[in-house]
Amino acid sequence: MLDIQALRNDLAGVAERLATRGFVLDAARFQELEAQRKSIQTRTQESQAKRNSSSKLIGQAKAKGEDVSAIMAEVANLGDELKQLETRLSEVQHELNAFLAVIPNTPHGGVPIGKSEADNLEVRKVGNIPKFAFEVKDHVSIGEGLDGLDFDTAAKISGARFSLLKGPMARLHRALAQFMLDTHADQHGYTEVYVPYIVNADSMRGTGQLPKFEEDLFRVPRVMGEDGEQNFYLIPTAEVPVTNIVRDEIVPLEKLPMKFVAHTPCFRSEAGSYGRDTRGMIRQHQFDKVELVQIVHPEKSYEGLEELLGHAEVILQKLGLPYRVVKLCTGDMGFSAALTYDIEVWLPAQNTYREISSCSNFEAFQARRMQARFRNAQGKPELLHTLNGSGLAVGRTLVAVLENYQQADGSVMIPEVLRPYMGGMEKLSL
RNA sequence: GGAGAGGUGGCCGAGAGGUCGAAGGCACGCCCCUGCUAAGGGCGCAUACGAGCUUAAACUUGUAUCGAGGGUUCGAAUCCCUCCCUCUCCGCCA
Repeated sequence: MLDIQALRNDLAGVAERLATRGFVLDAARFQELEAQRKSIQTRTQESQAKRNSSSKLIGQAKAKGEDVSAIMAEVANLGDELKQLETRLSEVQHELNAFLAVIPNTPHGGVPIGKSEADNLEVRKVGNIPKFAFEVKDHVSIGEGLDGLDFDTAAKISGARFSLLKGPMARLHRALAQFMLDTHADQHGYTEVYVPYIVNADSMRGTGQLPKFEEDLFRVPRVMGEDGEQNFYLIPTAEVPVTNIVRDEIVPLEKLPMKFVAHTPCFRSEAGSYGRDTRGMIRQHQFDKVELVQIVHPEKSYEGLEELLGHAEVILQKLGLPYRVVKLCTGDMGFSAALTYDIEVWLPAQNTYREISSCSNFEAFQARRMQARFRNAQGKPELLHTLNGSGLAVGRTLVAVLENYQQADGSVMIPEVLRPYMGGMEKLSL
């Protein structure tokens, strides 16, 4: 959520910044709602003040045993008018909140202006693209050839966009997650957390998935009391449960920064991408991801983002996978982000780089929604900044390992750092 | 699934229709005292949104907020209804 003060003070400026990411702010609507809110709120408060002071008089008079009927009569009519005003006020406030809840974050000044992926800025390329003396296969052919990937059975069990891993392939998938988790926890100073995979709507609102992107989520309906229906949701990323650790909290200054790493499955309905990446495990309804989250002091958030990005890169470097880092342009950034770096890994079969991590600074956007604060040096609560990034998407990392380490005979070499997790195995073969 | 007990400020915890934004304690901040430390004393200390004043802050003032939403009442933390959450015991269960 944006700071409503920013909208009040500099509506045109905010609108301009939002326009760079393709969001048209209905400024007139905002002004109208604000004007309504202001006038109704003033009148309501005047009316409430009158009621309160009269009621106080009644209390005092009664305590002295005086006659009270005169004042009672005076206050009698206040009720209806006040109730109406209060109702109107809460309506307007709800409209205003709904209006604010769907406005994306304003991009940081360093974000390149652009419309799409094509306008992203390449920051650096790392590693050497492997050369193959034979015709490269994609991960599906490699995996099926090794009897490790089985999409047909997954489709029978569940449907499209699910995968089934078997034998050493399943173990390699687990090895990757373990390796990532260990690296971040032991070498990068993150606290490992195990979190719920099903969360409530408040948490989804906190990180910005709701109210705008419900169609991307898997909803778990629950029937509550009489009129009560309250949904749970499967997490689309560990960002949601992990960042919400600090929702409605006031963190002591000395506890900052907080760094968490979690390995979770992620569930996405992938509504709106029906035709894309239908083959293989690039785009699934269920995939595993190791996620890094930092909860930081506002002045440290960009420093933190560079650090976090570096931590994610280490994984690729240790795995010996070539990648590049791109800074997303305004038009390609997610709803809540102020600045995002994507890490893209080289996939030989696609002859291109594909996203394997996304590292963002949300500044106070999520913190404001979550009321996640810390106590500053003056002792006053202040909004935190939140950051997160994949470190990394496990399924896509497996794809990258299979494709980059494939051999002419259909086998796949196992990167050194993973071998301890594979019982010393050096290669996947039939 | 059955039975019970609770949800109050950063934390603990009183309050049971009026003068309660809420006693007391802890934590925190400033000050005093003290050779150091410990102990002691004084003062301050919720958040949000308005209005006034202001370049701004500070300040003054109004309103709201005692799990959430509704209701009763001139007036609700306190009474009624619905819901959510937490805890304890029994059952079941990995």
